[in-house]
Order: sequence, then structure tokens, then C-alpha cells
Amino acid sequence: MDYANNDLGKILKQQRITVPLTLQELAAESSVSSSHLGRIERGERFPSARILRKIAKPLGFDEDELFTLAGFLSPQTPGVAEESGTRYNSRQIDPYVARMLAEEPPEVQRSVIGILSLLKSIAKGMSK
Amino acid sequence: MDYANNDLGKILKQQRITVPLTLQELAAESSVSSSHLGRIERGERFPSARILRKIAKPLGFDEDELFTLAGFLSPQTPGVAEESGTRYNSRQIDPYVARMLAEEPPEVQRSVIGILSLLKSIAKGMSK
DNA sequence: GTTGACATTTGCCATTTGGCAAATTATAAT
DNA sequence: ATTATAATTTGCCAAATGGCAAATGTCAAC
Repeated sequence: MDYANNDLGKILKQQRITVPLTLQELAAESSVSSSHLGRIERGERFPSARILRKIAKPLGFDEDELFTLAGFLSPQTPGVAEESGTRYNSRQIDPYVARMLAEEPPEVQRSVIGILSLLKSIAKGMSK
Repeated sequence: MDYANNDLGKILKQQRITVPLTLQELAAESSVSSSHLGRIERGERFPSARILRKIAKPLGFDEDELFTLAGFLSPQTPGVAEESGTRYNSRQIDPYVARMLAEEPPEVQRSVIGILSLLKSIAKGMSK
């Protein structure tokens, strides 16, 4: 029924009023229909990422700021943090190895793992 | 008809294969149906922000990394970074890479780095 | 009051998303 | 080979998104 848990709508409306803009003006600047914007503000619709992105600048929000408000992005962009979910292994990464790997861009890091898996599967095949 | 312009699907599949995970395993870890994941990979569906968020961690992506790849976030938006505290200017180890490497004994970890350096020196030689 | 110009809301609809279950396609194992 | 089993794809569907146009509200000048 009444989708009550509506922070986002209120925040958006508050910001629009503060700017100030009318729904139609915001619609014009963001290329999102005013009817849709209105529904979003009063919580009848939930904006997609595409819509959020369009209205961010006219409202003076940073994109990621809005994404976080919408719950699309977690409050803090995680660093190297580990998370529950998958069983954690007792072993750790050799500090020297970690330092060397950390200097490589993510795609290289992943390629390294890819090669490692490949070598392991080859080795496994040979022993059999 | 064929939605060809599909970077994201390929990237996602590539990463899933590299990890490696099956669609069903990824489905289990992300709580997204395997059929939907499959369609996303081959470009028949486009993932919403909610879905992207769910699959980020199992695939070893940062959330904002995926959002950027999906075109939801403009490139190089500095997450929540520019604020006070640690600006993590330099690189880090990809969580997935960390997890995989941690399962290997130290000597294997070091060998991996050895191979990496070797490859880099070869590449360097070639470009000259 | 009435009129007119804006602003917001509502009705209706096409399109998209995403899940479930059945069908199809690999992949082993005997 | 022939099963058995796992993995991927397809068919179908409910729910949600978002736009357009018509309806309703609001507020000023007359």
C-alpha cells in the first residue's frame, strides 16, 4: 500500500525545492518526465540508476552521492576489506607478494590468477 | 534484434569464468537466478543496479567499478574517497585475487610473482 | 467571482526486468 | 556406446519502470 519507507523521495523533493526548481523544469533539464519525477518524490515509483544519473547534476548531487542515498551503493566504498559470506581460509598472503601484486592493475592481478588456475589444471591432468 | 553492443555481458562472463564459477554457483552466492544471469551475460537483459550490487562481491568487483562498467556511474568518479581520511591513491589487491592466492602455500605465491616479473621483462623487451 | 497560465497528479499503456520450471546442451562415469 | 548429472538456455509470467495525455490543483491578475 503506502510505501512509507521513503527517505529518497523526500530528500529529492527537498533538494528540488531548495534549488529551486519545479517538476517541469527539472524534467526539462534531466529529460525525465515530470509525472515520473513526481511519483518518485512521493514514493510511488523507485528511480532506476539511469534516472538517478539524469537528475543528479540538475539537483546538484554527486552521482555516487545519490546512488548511496538510493541504497544502490554501500555507504563506504570498501577498501581491501574482507567480508563474510565465503569460508575464509586460514592462510594469508605473503607480504612481499601482496606488495608486488598491489602495484599491478586489477586486470593484471586477475590474469595472474587465471594463469595460476591454468597451470594447476594442467598439473592435475599430468599427474593423472 | 541482436543486441550486439554488449561489453558488459562479456566482461561479466569473462570474470565469472576466470574466478571460476558456474552460473548456478554465482546464482547461489548472489541470490540472482542463473537464468537471469545467463541472459545478462549474453546481452538479452540489462542488469539493474540492484542486481549489479548483488553480483559484485562474488565476482570480486568493487561496486562502483561495476557501476562504471555498466555506464551507471561516470568514469573515475572517486567513490567516497575525496573526503578526509585515507585517500587510497595507490593500488590494492583485488578481493578475489586475494582469496585465491591465500589458498596457495607461500612458495607458490612467490612463484606466481616470479612468473609475473618474467612476463613483464619479456614484454618490455619486445616493445623495444 | 472568472479567466488564464503553470504545476502537480492520475489513468493508461508499452517496455523491461527478473524468477520459476521445463527443455536443451555439455560433461563425466560406467 | 548409455546412462547420470551438472550447466546453460528458453518459455512464460508477474511486477516494476517510465512516458504521454488528460485531469486536477494552485495562484495571480482582472
